[in-house]
Amino acid sequence: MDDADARTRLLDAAEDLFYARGIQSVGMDAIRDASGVPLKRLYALFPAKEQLVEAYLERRDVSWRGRLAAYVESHPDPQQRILAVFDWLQAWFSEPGFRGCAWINGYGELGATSAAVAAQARRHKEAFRQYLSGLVAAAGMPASLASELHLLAEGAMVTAAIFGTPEAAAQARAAAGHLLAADRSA
Amino acid sequence: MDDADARTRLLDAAEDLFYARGIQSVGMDAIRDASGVPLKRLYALFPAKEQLVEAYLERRDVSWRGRLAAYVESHPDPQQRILAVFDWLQAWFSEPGFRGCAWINGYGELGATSAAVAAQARRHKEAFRQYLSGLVAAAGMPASLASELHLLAEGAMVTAAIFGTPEAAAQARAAAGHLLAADRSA
DNA sequence: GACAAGAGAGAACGATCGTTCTCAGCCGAT
DNA sequence: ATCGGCTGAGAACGATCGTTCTCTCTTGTC
Repeated sequence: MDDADARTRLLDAAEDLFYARGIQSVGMDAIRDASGVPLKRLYALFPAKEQLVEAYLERRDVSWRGRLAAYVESHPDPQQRILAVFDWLQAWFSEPGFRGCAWINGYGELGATSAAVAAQARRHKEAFRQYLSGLVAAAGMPASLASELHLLAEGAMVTAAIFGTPEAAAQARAAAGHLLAADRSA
Repeated sequence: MDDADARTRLLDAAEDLFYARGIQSVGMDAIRDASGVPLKRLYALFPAKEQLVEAYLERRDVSWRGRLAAYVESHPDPQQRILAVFDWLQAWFSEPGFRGCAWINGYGELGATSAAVAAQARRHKEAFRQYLSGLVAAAGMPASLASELHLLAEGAMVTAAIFGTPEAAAQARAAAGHLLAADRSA
């Protein structure tokens, strides 16, 4: 097992555990047990827990946005792409183990005490909003629509997490459809 | 200082500290220092931290929804009342020390490990949604609008918290206006 | 085969925190 | 005035956790 392997196994374990239980309630021993990487090696690769947390959020940001984009881009029509965002959310909310947005949860848990976590949440949400802006622009809709769609998506994530059901995605999709229609006729 | 006084001072301190720093990063010693109530008395009134947390969320639920309702009900027109919800959010987001929704943050921090906190979040959000349903019904709008407005409001809370600016409230208000217009013409 | 170097397993350390205990002082009752 | 019980201040306890250390075993080299 070389360093790259160990890194991957650590990040896999960190993602599973931090996402499922929250960051503060997962100890480094649990990361070691789940990854099979000894503490000494863990601390050689990530000199402190905060750096493991940052790496976890960074890697998840790339994969989360990548999976979203892959799904959305399988739809050719620009307006359908916008609605596809909410279809993808519904599929995500329906996955076993779904427990909300890692950045929203992380912000709630550590936003006040860890500037790094707060900054990661801001970056991730800004990137998501930018992505929506691109979809909106490609569909020839006014820029203000992007922020409104973004709020619907964030609201759906929070609501699906707290209620434990995916139905918020369909409601957000319906609302998005109304906003699209309203802006098209404007 | 009788028990009722001590209770109030403890809950005041708990609310200030838990909201500002998160629940897990506030120790019982900090509650004692901020409230002036000795640990012995604290534990006589709240036998464990979790019960103080529950009481904090419960009291805040009453006051949060009360303040919202008081503002909304100062508007006579049923449709204006719906939009007033978002005006109130904007004012709330602009308060110094605003750090998002206590239940969303609490869910992110403890939703996975404390069933009590998860249940409080569900109850609070359900009550908020019910309140919006009442406003929507009073305005003669279709029931599905309430869920959509709810998602906008939740999204605004999260976004305002993470970005640290209140502008999400105005965006949500604009989106709500579009949804009202769309449903009125339907 | 001997040995240096590194790695793994897990103990140990130091800090924090929820909770309980000690002890000195105070207050009301007799 | 005395005594019993309650209260407050803070020490103490026990558990947890991030981080480091120890010790043993392996492994590659001469």
